[in-house]
Amino acid sequence: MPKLTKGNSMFGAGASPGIMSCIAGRLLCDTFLCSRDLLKEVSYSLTQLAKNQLHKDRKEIAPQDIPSMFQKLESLIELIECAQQDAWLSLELMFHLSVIPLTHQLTKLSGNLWGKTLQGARAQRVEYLLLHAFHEQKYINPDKTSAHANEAKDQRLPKRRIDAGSADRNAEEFGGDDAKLETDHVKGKKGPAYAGGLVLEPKRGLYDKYILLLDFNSLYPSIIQEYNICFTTVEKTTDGSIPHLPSFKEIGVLPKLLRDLVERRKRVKQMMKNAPRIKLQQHDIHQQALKLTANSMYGCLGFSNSRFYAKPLAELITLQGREILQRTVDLVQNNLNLEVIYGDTDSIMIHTGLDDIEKAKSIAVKVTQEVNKKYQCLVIDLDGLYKRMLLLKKKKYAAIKVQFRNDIPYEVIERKGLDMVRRDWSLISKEIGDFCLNQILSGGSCDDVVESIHGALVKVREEMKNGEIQLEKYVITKTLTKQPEAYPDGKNQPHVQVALRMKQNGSCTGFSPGDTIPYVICCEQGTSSAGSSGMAQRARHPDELKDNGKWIIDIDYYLSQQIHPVVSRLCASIQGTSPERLADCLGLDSTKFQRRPNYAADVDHSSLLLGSVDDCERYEGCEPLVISCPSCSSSFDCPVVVTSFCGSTDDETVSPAREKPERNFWQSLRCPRCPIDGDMGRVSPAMIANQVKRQADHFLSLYYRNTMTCDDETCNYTTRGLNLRASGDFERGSVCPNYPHCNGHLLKKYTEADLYKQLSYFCHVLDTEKCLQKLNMEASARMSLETSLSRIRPVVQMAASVVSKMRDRCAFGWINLSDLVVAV
DNA sequence: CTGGTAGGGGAAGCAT
DNA sequence: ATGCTTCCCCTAC
Repeated sequence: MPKLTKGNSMFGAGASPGIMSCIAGRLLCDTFLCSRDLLKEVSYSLTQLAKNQLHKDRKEIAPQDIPSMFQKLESLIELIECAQQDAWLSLELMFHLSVIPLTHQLTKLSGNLWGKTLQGARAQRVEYLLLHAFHEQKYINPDKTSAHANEAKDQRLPKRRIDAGSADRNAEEFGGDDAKLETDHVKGKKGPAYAGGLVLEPKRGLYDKYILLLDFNSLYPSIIQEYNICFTTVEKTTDGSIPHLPSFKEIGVLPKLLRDLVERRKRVKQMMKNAPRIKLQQHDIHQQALKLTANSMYGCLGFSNSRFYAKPLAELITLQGREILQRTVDLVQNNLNLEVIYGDTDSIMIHTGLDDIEKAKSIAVKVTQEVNKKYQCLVIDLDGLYKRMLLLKKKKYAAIKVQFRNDIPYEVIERKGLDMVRRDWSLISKEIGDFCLNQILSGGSCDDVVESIHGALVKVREEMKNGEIQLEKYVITKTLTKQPEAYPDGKNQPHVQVALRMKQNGSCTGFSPGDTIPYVICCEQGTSSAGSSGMAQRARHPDELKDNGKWIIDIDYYLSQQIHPVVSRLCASIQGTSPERLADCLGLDSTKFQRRPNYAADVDHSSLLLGSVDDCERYEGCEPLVISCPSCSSSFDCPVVVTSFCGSTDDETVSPAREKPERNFWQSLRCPRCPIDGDMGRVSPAMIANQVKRQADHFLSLYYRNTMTCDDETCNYTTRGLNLRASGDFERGSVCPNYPHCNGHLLKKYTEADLYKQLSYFCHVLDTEKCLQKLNMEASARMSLETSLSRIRPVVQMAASVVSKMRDRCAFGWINLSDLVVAV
């Protein structure tokens, strides 16, 4: 008799070989596994799936109640009906997900076993696809080697750095890599084997002008075709370095395969346009299958256990991907003068600064045309128009997306990576987060938004304290990735603790990798929020609370660890509130949330050090920013951006300067001394950035030269300091070495304050953002100024960021040094 | 045995 | 106490 135990549900079918042998010749469709593959849900229990996917209720029966249900006829019939309903629900789910037609298509494309496709073996599908393709071309296919052999092959070659960007790393890093590799091997865990996609540093903040989301259609398959990347075309390297792009003219097997898939998909999509309704879904599934197959090829090249494992090819593909994205960013910023605020692997987001959706669209058309000119296969496309967007971090943002149905626009909120899209946060923190996000994106005034968020926090705290929140809202869900017993530090993991205890006290038969465990964080009744033990020890299954009064929800944990961080992150770039203030609303000790000084962050040092004095006074003694013309090589003082666009605010004070032709520089972006027509005297963003950088470097070196001069005017003694900040006394000025002939003290000729002031002045000249916060003006004038500034922003962005980085780096260094002095 | 890498963020343990 | 590293989980692409 075969062993009919449940199989490892993390992989393969939910059935052991024993069960499989009992159903030999039949296909097994495990709707649990299919759902996990095809859907994104917090929980994959039949109850949840039935509710969310089929909109049907399922009656749950606890395992321990089943024996008693056999005792009475009515309850036995109820049990039978429930079992029957479960079977129907599973079947309905299968049809709902179109599992059979989809896996059928996938199998037909790849030529593998349907049963395997149903098990989700994606690597095997690609393997068979390639086996057939190469066999057809009379190639001898590679033998299947073990993962171990593949990894060993990797290790014989010198290991490359993960970041392929710069090769200038020291030997220590290589050693570190190897050590890491060793531990990975022992633990059976793999770190990344090669570098992947490029993620741009986001320009964080809340945007309320249209943002364009452009992305390359299936980037990696397109790269393979664009550059003819294949086993048959790419020259192998012997030193483990990334191979060069092939110059081979004849199309490789991989690119041809992909081209066929793409063309077939195009044909199917064409057929869909005038297909009868009954055929429509069939075509759609066919089309999906073609896309899925094309997209999964790259992954298998990088999969170390694949028969067609080819790390060099995978590396080459991702390298091209990074370069393509970077080239696109450069083109958009430097040639099209648009501001790129973020990008991830195959996409860029462009801040248009426009309120007009049609104009924004026309920019998108222009950009896509320019980018697409450069490639044969690669196509960039407009993927989204965002009316407003909150950009928090890499891979974390939300936006109001404008979509069209029959040319009628409607808005949907898109949320990526934020806490509320993750299953490992409690429903209550997701709800609060959603509320805050909606407020932030509502377009209401800053005051209103902040007020409503504060109000909501106060309210939810009240409700929690009064026990008005349902238990379900506190539930956090996490997935087991190993057997619960297999965790080395299981005692620190709440979901592991819960799983182990549930198995121990017999509430269930046990858990497997892949199971999702719900839990709530509790504290013992009576012991207040002390948090005496680790939080993993205080995790309980929700059912454990229902019939046991000993453990109650740890409200303080939820306020401080679930709600506060979520809201606090969302509000990071919202003015008028702060983590402390938010903590206050939640009744937490706000001193614990005080932002520790982080001088590298966006603190405005100029106002810290110099107070709020008028700009004229503040930058007194600073050298002007000089721009020299590329054509006539004359130079002129660069005017302050913001004053160029709001002449009305301080007309009188600057009226003499207004006569100067340079005043118009930012409007025209041309040398004021060159002829007005023609291409003479045009100044590009890169040129501005270079010139600013050079001048900033000049002041930096002036500072580092550390010239000391005697404060006695008659002495004129000048020397160079021995080192920077040698001592506190030296700092304040030591006695002139010319003593006793002179009674003066040595002073620094160019102090850090001077340098700081100078760099801040450059920042001020190029500033298009902070100035808006400081100005008090009426709405209409403000709007026109904002428009002007957002137009000029892409032009000065590069220069501004260069100089502000220099300034912040300096400030960072000084503060560290002065801390050191105090400590000694 | 059962595609990839990049990256954020929680929690604990460790060295300082 | 505090920064750093490690593990874990989940997500974006």
